[in-house]
Amino acid sequence: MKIRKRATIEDVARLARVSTATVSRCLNNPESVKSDTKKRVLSAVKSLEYSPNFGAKALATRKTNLIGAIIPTMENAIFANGIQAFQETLSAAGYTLLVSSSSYQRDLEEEQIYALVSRGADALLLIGEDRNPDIYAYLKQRQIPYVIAWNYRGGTQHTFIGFDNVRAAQIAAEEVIKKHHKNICIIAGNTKENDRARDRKIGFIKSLENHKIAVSSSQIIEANYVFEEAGDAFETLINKHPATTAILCGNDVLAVGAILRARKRGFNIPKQISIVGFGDIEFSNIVSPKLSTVHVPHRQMGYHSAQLIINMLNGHPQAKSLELSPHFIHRESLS
Amino acid sequence: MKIRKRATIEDVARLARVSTATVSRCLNNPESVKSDTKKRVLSAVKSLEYSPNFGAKALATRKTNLIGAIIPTMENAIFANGIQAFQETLSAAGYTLLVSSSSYQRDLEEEQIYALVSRGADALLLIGEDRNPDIYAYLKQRQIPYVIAWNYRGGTQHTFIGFDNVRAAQIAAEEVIKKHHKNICIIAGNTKENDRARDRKIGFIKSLENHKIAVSSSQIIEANYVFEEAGDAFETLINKHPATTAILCGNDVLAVGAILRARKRGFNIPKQISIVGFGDIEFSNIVSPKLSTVHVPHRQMGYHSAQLIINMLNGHPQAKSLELSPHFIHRESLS
DNA sequence: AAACAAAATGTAAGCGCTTGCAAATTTTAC
DNA sequence: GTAAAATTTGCAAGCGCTTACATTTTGTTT
Repeated sequence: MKIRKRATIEDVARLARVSTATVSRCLNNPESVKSDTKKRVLSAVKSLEYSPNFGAKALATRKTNLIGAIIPTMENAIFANGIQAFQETLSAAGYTLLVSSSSYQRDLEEEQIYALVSRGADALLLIGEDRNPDIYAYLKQRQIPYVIAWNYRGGTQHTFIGFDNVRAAQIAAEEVIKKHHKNICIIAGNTKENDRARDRKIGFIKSLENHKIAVSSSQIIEANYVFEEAGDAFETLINKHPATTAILCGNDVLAVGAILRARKRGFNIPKQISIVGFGDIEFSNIVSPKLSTVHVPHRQMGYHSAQLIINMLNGHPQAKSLELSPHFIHRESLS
Repeated sequence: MKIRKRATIEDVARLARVSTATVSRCLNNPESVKSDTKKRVLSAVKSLEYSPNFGAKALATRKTNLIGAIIPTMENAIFANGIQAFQETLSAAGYTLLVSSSSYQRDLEEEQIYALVSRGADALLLIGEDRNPDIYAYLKQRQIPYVIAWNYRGGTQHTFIGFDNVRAAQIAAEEVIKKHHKNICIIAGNTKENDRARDRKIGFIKSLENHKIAVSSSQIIEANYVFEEAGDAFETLINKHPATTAILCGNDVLAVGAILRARKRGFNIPKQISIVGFGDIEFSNIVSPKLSTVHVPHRQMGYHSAQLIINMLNGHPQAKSLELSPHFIHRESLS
């Protein structure tokens, strides 16, 4: 195992007694080369352990086949399945996933977008729509295709693969209302810089209003997606509004946080208080009582986002947004 | 917003009335250029919205600053925190993370390693040591630095950032033994192609033997990291060995799977049966009873792996493995 | 077997950056 | 003020690949 320099396309060409062009064609467009020269070239490739230089190829073709994704967090399962599916799909098509996480901070996300693009990303997966317009202008100017996932909105300039968060939240609210709850509180995600959290909150409120169920602002608390904060929100809510019989949560992390605290304080869920979540992530099934929640098509979003990006990159610009539909899952925390 | 071609270094040079060399130096080695020409160049950069072409830079410097990581799965939280820390650390140092997941399949992992390297990764993060020797030969020949995380083994050729899984498993076993359990079963992870699972199993058995506690092979079952499989394993074990009072699990997923099934079957955990896990991932705290488990330094592994890789890439070859120490966390599932 | 079309291969010009070395400029020393 | 040293800049040769175009080889038709 000599530590000799890596073989280049020229070494292969020399060994196979052809030009570099032919070697290149062998590798990228094999039908266009005669089968016995192809054989010669391929054996040279193998014997030299040749593999094309990434930078050179990127320079010559002006594409890297690197796809960037900026997700708010990898720490809990919210995006895990979606990203996994996204990666699998990309990988199968010869693309590689670059990831970065923004911790739900808009300025950080912005940095990461610039960073990923300047580090070679050919296209981007973005979560949610809320973003400084400069970024979209930048992406447009640089001609970087992007898909916005985990959200869907008709009639805008972007390409979405996701679901309508307002409507999805209404699904949850309607289920709660169906059970004749009248005193309902909301623990929403932090709506600052987060369109999904905002939309869900809007959806909750809308449904309650439609059914003439009063919600004062003191019945709504925003919290970050952290058990403790959700627990605190639960306590605050329940102290101020002891008559509460159901709580709508903008996210499963919030719901589980609320359940955990509720149990700690001796509440019986769902007998005394029903709690519903949003997202249907892994631990919804683990907590007890099991969480009744809105199931969101995680893997589908990942899969279709990848497919769409691949299409865009292949010059199919008929990139059509795709609206997927969430549905409610009845488990144990709502009665 | 014309869709004009991206500015190149030459455009900048022309506008700033300097050579491309100077522009390059301004960007990569600013101290070496006089401050007023620097000013001129930087303003040209800004006005042209110049940003260096990734491929060209990679070709000229023969580095991409891309770091690949192949992890068994993103679907549950086992690696989430570690990878998050890894990514944050890399990102802060100007590197970008490429990820890929292998679904715990050795051949798939192998493919991904080749793929990531040929797609430009300058270095690799690998989970565990078990791997075809060809791969290590390949990495050596290509001079790709790599770190093996989630495991630690002294005296081998590799660089590890992790912990000794045998010893870590013994920590758990000792805790169980301390509670005077005598009839103990084991649900190990699938040890095929997984050194961590194998080591933990070895550790469990070793401790039991040390304390003269018998474990027949029918008291040990292997299962994949899936709730259902763990649940089935639990039932099989408990049917064959009704006297069992404690179960050691090779992983939190297994432990939670066992708990869930145990509760379903009406067992009281830990009154009738104690269950301990391994890993201390997110949902250990959510399941009830809360899981007593071995805490593993997830974020530390991610952080130190990143630091080490960065060092290696900067030519500090005094890359020393680092052994971190897990510790037991008493919660509710062991008594 | 000649004439032409089609297929296969080669030539060489980029792609956009970095960097060793040389040249020019500025600073320092006397 | 001049010479030498130190600093700043420019020149140009790569880095390793792709691809338009030109050339050669092969196949087809008559």
